[in-house]
Amino acid sequence: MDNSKTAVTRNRLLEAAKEVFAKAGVNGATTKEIARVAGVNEVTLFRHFQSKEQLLSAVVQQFTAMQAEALAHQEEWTQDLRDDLRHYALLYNAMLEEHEALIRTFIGEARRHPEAARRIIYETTQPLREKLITYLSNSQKRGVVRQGVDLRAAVDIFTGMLLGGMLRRSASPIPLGYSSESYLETSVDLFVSGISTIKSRLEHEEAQHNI
Amino acid sequence: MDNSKTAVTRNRLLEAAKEVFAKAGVNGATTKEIARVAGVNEVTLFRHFQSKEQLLSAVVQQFTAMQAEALAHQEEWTQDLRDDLRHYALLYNAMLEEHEALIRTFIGEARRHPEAARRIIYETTQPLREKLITYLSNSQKRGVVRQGVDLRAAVDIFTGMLLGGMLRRSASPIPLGYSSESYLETSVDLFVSGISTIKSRLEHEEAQHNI
DNA sequence: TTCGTATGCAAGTACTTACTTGCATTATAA
DNA sequence: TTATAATGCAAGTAAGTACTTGCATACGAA
Repeated sequence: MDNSKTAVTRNRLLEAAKEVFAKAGVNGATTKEIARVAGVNEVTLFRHFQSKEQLLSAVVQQFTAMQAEALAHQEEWTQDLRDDLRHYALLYNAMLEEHEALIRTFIGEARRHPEAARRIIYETTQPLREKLITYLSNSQKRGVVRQGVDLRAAVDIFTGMLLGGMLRRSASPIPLGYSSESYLETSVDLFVSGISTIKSRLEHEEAQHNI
Repeated sequence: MDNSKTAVTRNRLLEAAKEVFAKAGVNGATTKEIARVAGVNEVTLFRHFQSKEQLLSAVVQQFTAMQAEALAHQEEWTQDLRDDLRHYALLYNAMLEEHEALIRTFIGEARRHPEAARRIIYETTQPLREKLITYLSNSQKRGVVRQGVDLRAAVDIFTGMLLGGMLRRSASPIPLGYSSESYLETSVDLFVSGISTIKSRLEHEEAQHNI
């Protein structure tokens, strides 16, 4: 009973809230509109969530759980640094673009809802983040990644590039002078070249030359 | 007459609006609060700006003008790629941190106010951006920056790293595993190493070794 | 001094918002 | 069938919101 009826309504409300918060922002979102999108009466919303604020934190909870789940299944490393990071970049960028509007809302609301911001930044990306750090650390031991680089910072720099690119791209319909693909490819290229040992950079350029 | 009296009040209103928009977001900001912060009557606000929306666009206008001005005076290139980019990074990062709250507001509002977003992204950074592209292009001719890199994308990637870092840092009071300084230094290091020719990377490492 | 302009103040308008109450209806489980 | 729980519906409350109007006051320029 807790399943079918109640849970369905609750999930519809959560989905609708996510959508309306993304479109209108936290302040701009109204419980009336959320209920309308969910296809339920506004009163029902308040029977499920005691306030708009609590609805927001439920949305955050569900979103972080979903994203952590979605990003957790990244296990296949080819041990080719460039390929692996490109794969990671594509995955991460797709996630950013899919949830662009909601991410914007949360960035804007971060100071007013620091706990929500913390959860979104950490709980969603932490597992994958740790894996990447371990991966780079191993690459360091293999002599592919150079010494003396703060790997924790490096990983966040990598994702920061992608986030920054998404924010610029989607903010305005103005030509940036490069394509979205070029931004991604250049991000991977610069990062890999920058973090590699000279030896492995030389090997890469040689391989490129032989093609 | 257009100067002293009216202009002073207008500027106080613009400053107050900037502050309140930054703190409360566009939707959360009330004309009553803006007037209070400015120290004028709410009616006076509407005598200067016909609507809250127009006040917002005036704030955007003033902000872009100020920032473009502040960032325009970057002329001294030492021709050492690393030093120059570090200098640029510090300048840009200081600007990001100073206006963190307002930047968050605008990022969150970008879809609802695309024209404002466009102006902030473009008009504030365009001049410096072009200068950096020219600079990197010259470095390319000098053999310091390698060929085959999309320089326009590269410049935005560089600023994207810094923006991403600021957004992560200030969103939450949680330890990231590295310091703000390390993030900046690693950003510069990775970018410079990544965009340099192998030759100039070798020279740099040699110089480091001799210290 | 006089005149025009900028501002303050009190009140009001029309609308929206989060949230509540009471009761009727439906569906489900025992 | 009957009791229980979830939902819909109509209405309402209390507070806030952007924005307006009318009038009084102060101040600077001519």
